[in-house]
Amino acid sequence: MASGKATITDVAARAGVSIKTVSRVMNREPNVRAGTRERVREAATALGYEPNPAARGLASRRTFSLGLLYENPHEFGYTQRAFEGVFANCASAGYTLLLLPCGTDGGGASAADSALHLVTHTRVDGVILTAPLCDDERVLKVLRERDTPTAHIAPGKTDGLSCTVRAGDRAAARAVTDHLLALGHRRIAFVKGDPRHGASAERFAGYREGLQANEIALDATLLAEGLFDFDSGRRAALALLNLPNRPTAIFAANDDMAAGAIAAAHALGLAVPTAVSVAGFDDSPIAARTWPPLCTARQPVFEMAAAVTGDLIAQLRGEIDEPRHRVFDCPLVLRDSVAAPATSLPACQPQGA
Amino acid sequence: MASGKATITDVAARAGVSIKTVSRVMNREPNVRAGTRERVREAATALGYEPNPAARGLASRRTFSLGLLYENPHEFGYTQRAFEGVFANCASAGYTLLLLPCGTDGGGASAADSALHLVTHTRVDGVILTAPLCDDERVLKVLRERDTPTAHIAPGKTDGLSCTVRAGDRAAARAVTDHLLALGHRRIAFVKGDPRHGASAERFAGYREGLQANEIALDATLLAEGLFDFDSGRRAALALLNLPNRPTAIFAANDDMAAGAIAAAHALGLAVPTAVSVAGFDDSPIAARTWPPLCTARQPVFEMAAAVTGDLIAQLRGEIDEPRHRVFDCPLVLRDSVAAPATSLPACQPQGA
DNA sequence: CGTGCGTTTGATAACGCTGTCATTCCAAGC
DNA sequence: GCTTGGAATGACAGCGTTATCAAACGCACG
Repeated sequence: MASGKATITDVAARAGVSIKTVSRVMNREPNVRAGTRERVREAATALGYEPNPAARGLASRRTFSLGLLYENPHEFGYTQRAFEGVFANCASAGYTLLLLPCGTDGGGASAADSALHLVTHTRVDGVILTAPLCDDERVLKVLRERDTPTAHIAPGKTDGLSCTVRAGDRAAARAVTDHLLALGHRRIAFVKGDPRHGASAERFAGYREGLQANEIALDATLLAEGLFDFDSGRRAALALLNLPNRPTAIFAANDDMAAGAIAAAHALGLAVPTAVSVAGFDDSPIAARTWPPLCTARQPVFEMAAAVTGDLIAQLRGEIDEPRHRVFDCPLVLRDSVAAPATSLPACQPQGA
Repeated sequence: MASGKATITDVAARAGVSIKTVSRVMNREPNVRAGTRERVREAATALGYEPNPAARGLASRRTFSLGLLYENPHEFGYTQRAFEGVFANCASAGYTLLLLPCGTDGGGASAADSALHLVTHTRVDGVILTAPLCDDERVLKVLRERDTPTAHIAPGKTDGLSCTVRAGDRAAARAVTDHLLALGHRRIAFVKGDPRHGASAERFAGYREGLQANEIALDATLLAEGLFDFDSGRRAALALLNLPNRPTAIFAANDDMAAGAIAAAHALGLAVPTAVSVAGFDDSPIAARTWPPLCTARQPVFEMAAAVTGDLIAQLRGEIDEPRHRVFDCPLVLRDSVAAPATSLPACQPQGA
């Protein structure tokens, strides 16, 4: 009815109780008689009452909002999927989500500076950090100094205080490698990810484990450095595919680089997967949009983000004492960018994987 | 030094002035002697003072935060680029950005419901609406009822009250069409966009104008419906390319659909651009990741979002009376997915465009 | 030296809620 | 009936800022 004008006093008057009781009802506190609760609810609804967040924040020294700190990401899709997951849980828990992009491209200010500036200005109850910010010591220091609880998405290590969530990168990378090996590939190149991300080392470790288990020596000429972005993947693949004895498969540490590898193969006139197989990691939106579509490992980013947000909120509410550390499986997604190498099977273009 | 503990009273004591004077300095109000201002500034810095947003919000009835309302978008990249643009201007103006995704996929709650719920709970000073929400009457009604100023990104129409920004969709679509025509294409198919977006009709109009100017009759069999997403583009292109007399070029109303069209061509064994040219719209991240890369019109989303955010803030500050309406040019981006049709020129694969 | 007026500053009351603590209520126990 | 203790409720003081309005100041002028 009335829109946003009613105060707690109005509701109290209409329900015939004190403002404190209204406050109790609105905050779902115990020790309110059912009948009273009902009357207050009705009065609040009738007046269209919504608690004023500023007043509530001032009095309670809480903001009921979380900040999502992220660095301008290389990979499109990942960050946005994380947004959605975080938001989904914020909304249902009555929290508000603040976006805090940490520009590293802008002039001068580092991620830590941005983080500090943003957190001091906005006074969020907690901050969710995405990789690689959750491994940035300066960012962590700033947040610790201000006693801001944090949750980490895909950290390299844990600080023992924060809830974390990460993918089972090593096992999944191992599974991708095993899949390539099972198809008969022996010369499998690997394009590493941004070394600032903890996931990069894990995925590389999974690749190495796979080779090792099959008693294939690690060939340093088949390793390339990448930064998780399309262009670094493209360049790395160009170099690898121009090798005298080129690999029959390229495993890139994420999908955007794998998409770059596919583009590189196309540019060199090498058909995928006939002449060279390409595998990625993440199952980000780009994975379904390349030609052929990318074989990859699916990282459930939405679910991961939602889970760790829930954990952070539980921590803020004091519902859990110890920080939770979750690990999500990344199932293999078979798509047409990977096939048996040409030498062991005649080239054909499977349809439907 | 001290971290986030100091209040305005502490600063006032240290500077030897009243809290009101400190408030004046912090808010850049006039009528403060230069010397006084300096002393206050020093005291604030020394104490590491940051105004408490909740207290400020309670007293001033403003929140210094904006909400960005968006629908879970089909096209990856667009929304995120808009985020960055909006945020860039929020940060520099001292505003905080709240993310308000409007789930349409979740059970039941419509975009308008989400919008209402979010705006009442968060009390933002203003809301930025992205297409197609800025043309949703129910969303607009909710916001008008609560006197929440809005800014619109890529609206179909204006309500006369809100600042708007849009791309010169019609002219740019015309330019893309003209480019295809100049290369010798005569059978140019068009994949329409989501009809809820105002831009869809404009882009289609640009296409029609181009044909008309070249006295080419509109061929209804060459028109397909799409929803701005990859898969609808792929399906539309499959149908078009299976036509008895198939088009020599496909112009999709956005890049994601164009990427789908390229995938469709690949699936049918038709080389791009040799057998069929494909053009998109937006220059979103996907455009540089397809093979061959997409010829498109560049929509400067970041700049558009930043501009309209600045306008909204100016309006909130009372610096402008009339809402501003901006239109941004979308320059043609020439890439290898478009070439002359096979019948007029021998097929060749240009490198570098 | 007094007057007047614009500039600078401060005292104090909101802003709308929560936290603390006192008070009232009510059912059970003697 | 009277006590007792926990559940239910309320009075009131903040929370840290801005807004209002009055006071003090300082300078030009008569």
